[in-house]
Amino acid sequence: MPKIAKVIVDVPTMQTDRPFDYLIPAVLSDTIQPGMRVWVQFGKGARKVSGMVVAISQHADYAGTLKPILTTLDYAPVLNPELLALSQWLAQTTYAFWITCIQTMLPARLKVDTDKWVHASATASPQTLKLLGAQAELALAELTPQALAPVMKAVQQGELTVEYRAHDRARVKTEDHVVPLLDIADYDQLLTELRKNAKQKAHLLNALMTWVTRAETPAVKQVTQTIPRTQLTQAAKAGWLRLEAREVYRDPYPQLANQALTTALPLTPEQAPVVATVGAAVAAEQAKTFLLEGVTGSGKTEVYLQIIAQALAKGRTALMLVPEIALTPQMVQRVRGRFGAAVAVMHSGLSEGEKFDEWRRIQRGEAQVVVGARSAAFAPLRNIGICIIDEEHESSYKQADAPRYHARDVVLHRAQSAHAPVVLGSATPSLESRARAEKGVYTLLRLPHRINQQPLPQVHLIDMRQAYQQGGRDDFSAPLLAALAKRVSRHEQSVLLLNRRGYSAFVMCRECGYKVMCPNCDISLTLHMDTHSLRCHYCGHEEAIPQTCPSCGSKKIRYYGTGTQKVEASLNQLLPQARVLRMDVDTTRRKGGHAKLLKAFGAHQADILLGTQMIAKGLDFPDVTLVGVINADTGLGLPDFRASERTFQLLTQVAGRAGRADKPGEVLIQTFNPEHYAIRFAQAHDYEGFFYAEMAIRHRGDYPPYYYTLKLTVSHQTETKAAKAIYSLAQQVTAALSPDARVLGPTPGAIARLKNRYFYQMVIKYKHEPNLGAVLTQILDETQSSVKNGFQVAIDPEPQDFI
DNA sequence: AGCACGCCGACT
DNA sequence: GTCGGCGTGCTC
Repeated sequence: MPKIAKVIVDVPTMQTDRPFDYLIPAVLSDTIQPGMRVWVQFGKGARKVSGMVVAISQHADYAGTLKPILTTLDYAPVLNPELLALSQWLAQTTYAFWITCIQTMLPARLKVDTDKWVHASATASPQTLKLLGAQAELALAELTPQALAPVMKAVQQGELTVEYRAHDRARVKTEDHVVPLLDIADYDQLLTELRKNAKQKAHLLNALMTWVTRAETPAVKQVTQTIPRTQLTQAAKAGWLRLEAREVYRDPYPQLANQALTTALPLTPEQAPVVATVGAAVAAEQAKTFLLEGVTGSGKTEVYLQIIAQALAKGRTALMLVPEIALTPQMVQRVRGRFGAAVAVMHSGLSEGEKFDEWRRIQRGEAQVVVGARSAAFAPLRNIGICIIDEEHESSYKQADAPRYHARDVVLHRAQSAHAPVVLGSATPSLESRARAEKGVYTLLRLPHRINQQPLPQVHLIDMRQAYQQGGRDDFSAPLLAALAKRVSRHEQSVLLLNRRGYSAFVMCRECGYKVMCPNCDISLTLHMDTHSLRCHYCGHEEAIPQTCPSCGSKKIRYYGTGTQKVEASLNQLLPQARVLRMDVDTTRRKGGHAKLLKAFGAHQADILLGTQMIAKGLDFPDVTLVGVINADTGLGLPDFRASERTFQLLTQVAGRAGRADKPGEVLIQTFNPEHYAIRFAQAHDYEGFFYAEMAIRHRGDYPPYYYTLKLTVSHQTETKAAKAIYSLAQQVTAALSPDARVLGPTPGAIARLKNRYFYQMVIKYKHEPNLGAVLTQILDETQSSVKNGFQVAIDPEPQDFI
């Protein structure tokens, strides 16, 4: 008979990052299960916290007296055994607290808020009672610091009692339904008894009779179109009917409800064997990983849908991850169009309530297909039969803050335990995945041609070192301008990619060289013309544009570099007849702004779509015949070993946007490095060529995929403290490493100061380090006490950026 | 995290 | 002599 619950409490610190034993009271002994949230007393005093039951056991590991579990916060587990195990694995592999991992996996609405209340004790003096005013109790969070002091004093003297309360935000949305209570004969009788002019009552009675015959219980929302709500309330009082609140799901895509389902498209000779191969693994329940390398327009999505259909046909479920930015309504429509109500969608654009409801639909087995961004990797699907990760190379699959997980690794881990195959799809796979395919760890599948045998667009490089002599203006070379003008006159559309938002990169004084910097970060401010202000892209600091140099007082303060706003302005000047739509973080900040802009462009409300990276991903407009890249090189200058890979991926992706329908496309890339291999291979649409060239470089530099990487960062308000700490940590780590490991740094972070904190970091490159995990855990343990002294230590396995 | 215990300065 | 400052250490 189980008695002891092992609980992970919601206190995210190193010292409490382990299960605590609690007694299960007799009343709960039948209901309590691992995966349920509970409410327990923790520590001295009245403190109560929420926690997660991770196991139930007969034996206590703790010799002292155990406290009982006070209540459960769930009727059923919110984490099934598979996800509970996953949460532990996640904590171990990302060096994050177990409770943090658990909360990451659950919808935000299931995070328990605790608040503290005080009420009077029996001994409370009249002065103390005055503190409470007319209320019987006070919420401490609502008190000002001045009001708090006397309250706390009264608490210490025992005149007020503190009470901790759990505040569950998991609200279920309900809709009222009409439930007829009588039978037809009764309603008929009532009808005859009505006064002649009681038209509305008569109407209601007739309606009730219809509902009884059809055994319907219609929603009040529907009924009130013809019957006023007051009639219903009166009828309920009279006992004619009952109003019943029924649980409903918040549907994030109401416009997609009840649409007709699409059927599978015929497969091309290239697609068919891919579907067959993966389908065989689905049928055999093999946890194999496939890397699907398919050029843009090769019909990867149709392949995914048909593979998912095979898993569903076997009674299993499917998980499909898509980068956040590609999760457009069109994309959702495509999947819901095929699988209808079986599809649940999870991404950051949904409201908390919508996320909670989609999560519950999955949890209850009502949705068998999940489409979502990074966090959908934790969808509570059972019996997973297939996992798909589209655009698997996307860095947005890696979470930047704790737990620093990579959705691809999470999915691979889950698929392993579910005996489900995984398809990693991309036109430009990450080097890591492609290298695994080379070694035979993954099975490589290829879709080298576009469907309908359309050719890939011609890509021309424009050498910007010569552009000025040849009549270029501002940021535009003559050929690019001419090509744009031609498209405008032909009523065809163009896409222009620029890798920096804002108006210009920085503001500098021509007299003394003074640059306007962010007061909180070591980075120059970016000019934004729309708001006439300077902004920091890291901390959000905003200030007015100076008229004179703050340093020397000169009026020769000028803008340098290029941003989307500036290009938009010069475009308006150079091609006044062209309608330009700008798309960057600034114009898409509002919810749905992204989709709105894309819709406007799709509806030909503009000739040119000008934007940052976000325009490169997953948009598909048949009338775009020209893609221009204004500055292909911005990424190449970065001191990051993935700079070439990123540039290649971005250029290949954006080039794939040109000419997808019957019109041939053209791509013009402006660059200062026309001989750079990343740009050359992108021009030739040659992923395989790029892969082998880049692998040689990675091999020479001992970089991934030949080595694993891990970044250790220390930050502090005082620069010398941060520096000293990282050097001592470096010593500690190096001592535990084998001679095969390489340590880069310690160095100051590329942005040495961010939000008024100084960052120092080191990167460890390694192949096999059995001691690394232990030494890192030890470091976290030791540095925990220094957190109070203002230190922050972060461990990032396989970081996405090194600067 | 948060709470209590514990050991040193300015007050009744 | 005590009230209270916040350093230290523990929480089933």
